[in-house]
Amino acid sequence: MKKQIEQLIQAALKQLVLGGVIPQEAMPVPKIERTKDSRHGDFATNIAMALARPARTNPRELAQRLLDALPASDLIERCDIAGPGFINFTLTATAYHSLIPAIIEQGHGYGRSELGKGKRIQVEFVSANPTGPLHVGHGRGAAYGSVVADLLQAIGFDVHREYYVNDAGRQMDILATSVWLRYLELCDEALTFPANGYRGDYVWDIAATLHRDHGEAYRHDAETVFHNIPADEPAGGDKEAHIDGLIDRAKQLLGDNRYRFVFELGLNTILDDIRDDLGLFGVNYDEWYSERSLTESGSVTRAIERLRSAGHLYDKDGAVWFRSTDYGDEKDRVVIRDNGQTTYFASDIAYHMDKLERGFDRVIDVWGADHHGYVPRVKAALQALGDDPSKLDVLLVQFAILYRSGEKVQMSTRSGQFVTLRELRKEVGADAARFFYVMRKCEQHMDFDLDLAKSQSNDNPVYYVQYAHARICSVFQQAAEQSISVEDDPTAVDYALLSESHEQALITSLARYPEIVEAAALHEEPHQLTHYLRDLANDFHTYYNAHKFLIQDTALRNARLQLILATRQVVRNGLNLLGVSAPEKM
RNA sequence: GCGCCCGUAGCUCAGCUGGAUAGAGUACCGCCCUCCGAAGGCGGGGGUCACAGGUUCAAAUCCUGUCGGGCGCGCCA
Repeated sequence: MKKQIEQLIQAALKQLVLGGVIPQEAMPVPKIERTKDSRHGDFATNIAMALARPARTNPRELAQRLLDALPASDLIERCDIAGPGFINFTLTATAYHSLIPAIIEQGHGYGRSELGKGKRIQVEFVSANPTGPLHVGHGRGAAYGSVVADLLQAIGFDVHREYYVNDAGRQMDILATSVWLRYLELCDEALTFPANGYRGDYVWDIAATLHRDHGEAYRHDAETVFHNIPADEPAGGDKEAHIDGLIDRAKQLLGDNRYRFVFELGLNTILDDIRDDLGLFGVNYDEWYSERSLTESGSVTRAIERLRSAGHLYDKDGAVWFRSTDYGDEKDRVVIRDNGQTTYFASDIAYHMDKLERGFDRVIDVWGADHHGYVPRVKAALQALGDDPSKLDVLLVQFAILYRSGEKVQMSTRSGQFVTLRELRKEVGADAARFFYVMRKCEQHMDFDLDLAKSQSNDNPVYYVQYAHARICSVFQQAAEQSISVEDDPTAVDYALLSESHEQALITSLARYPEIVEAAALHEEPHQLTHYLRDLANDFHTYYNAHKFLIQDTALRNARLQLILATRQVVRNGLNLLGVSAPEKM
């Protein structure tokens, strides 16, 4: 609808350019928007004001010339010039009425488009270290990333959803060692668990699996394990040196194969849990991409060699550095440590190089905002490799600050004191949690009130929207029970009967839906959709209270029933894009 | 100290990316089921858009500075 108006204005502008009224080079893309106030018609454009200066005329005069050049259309009831030079368009009633059968016929497809023209976009999100279960902090990235992906797909992009699995590196070694130490405790070895180890219950669970399946095959006595290990922090030592010593000891005592086994057991158990958890949260991936595979395939080495041959690397203090400051980073970064191991950053360079080599037109990374300092160096690396860094967009999601009983909840994976995503999902349900998470734009800090979310109260707007859907279903249920006939051909209905202001407001909202989906997708702002659905539900509930649908007048009844049928379709489509269910009963 | 994000009603947030009289939810107050689901509707009060300059026909929105809050500045991942 908006598109059609845009085309009309474009045609009029062309006329004026040909007539020499507007200089060719001043031609902007006409911007048209919905009016806030219905007294200003349905759509308005500021084009005359924007062009008044280059056209050396005043805005209202230019607006008039534009209207004179506007092609005739049966969409438009009338056009007015208002205020400093706005042009307001009022659409005809039939333009709106024809929308109702169109929505019903398009069904699931209403709101979808081919705007993306099949371009390939990769969306990588969550990618939490597999060192423990997902917590509520990850939930926001999960909900946000998956809805952004779904939105982009809805407007015609070919979307690839990916989870980057950090299955290499020191954190994973700490996990493996933590599991082993807990296992030794299950074997009745007396030991002091390291301050820097992972202390969550899930570590005990994995250790218990090892103990159950393999008895004491992995047992070594505690004295041997801790012999000559640097002191831990509580004992006045360094907790990092302590845990590193224990990792080395584990590898040495267990040997490569058995150490590997414990490591894999921990990794796979947790990864299965994460995959399961996300699936139940309505988040699914096309690919789980292993960091380790980058090393094993030689990609990391290849990326480093490419940087080296392009002259972006240098040696200092026994390490190899990437001169990222050449591309705006605040300091240079190590890619190979003095112990010969590549850094996490080196893997990430290889990973992003690999993403672009896979042929994506655009790559989106959804990161926690605490990683924002990392963005310049990744972009720098892409630039140094000769890739186009503008193909990469990093969307930073601010943390959700949790509140319980009015107080902030402190979270730490190490201490094991956190609220898991699973726990949240079980208590409030995936629907409410997802809707709640995407209600705010990603750069906004979010207060997540656990008591409120868990309370199943009406404060949560998801119920309000779902209720609108259930209510409409209920109307048709009533019609069936009372044997009231419902016209099943949406084109055989006289929509001109829908003359109430509530009806017009509702139809206008339905017409906005495709514009909302497009804007939400292009700006990566799912919250636009949640706000829209709230407004739409409000329009419906207001209508419901003001007028009755199951009435004697057959013609009016059928028109109203088709209208709420179209409304149900749009509510359903919108909730579907958010990954939220549209229940018929609640 | 430097960098990124944020500052709008008591609270939680929108504000269509520069437009017309700044809006919702919640909380508070008052109404509305003999009626398709009251998980609903209607009405009311509540604002120095943190502050100060600047840009222009037009600024909550863009620029600069100040103040306040969050986060980040490892040869961790």
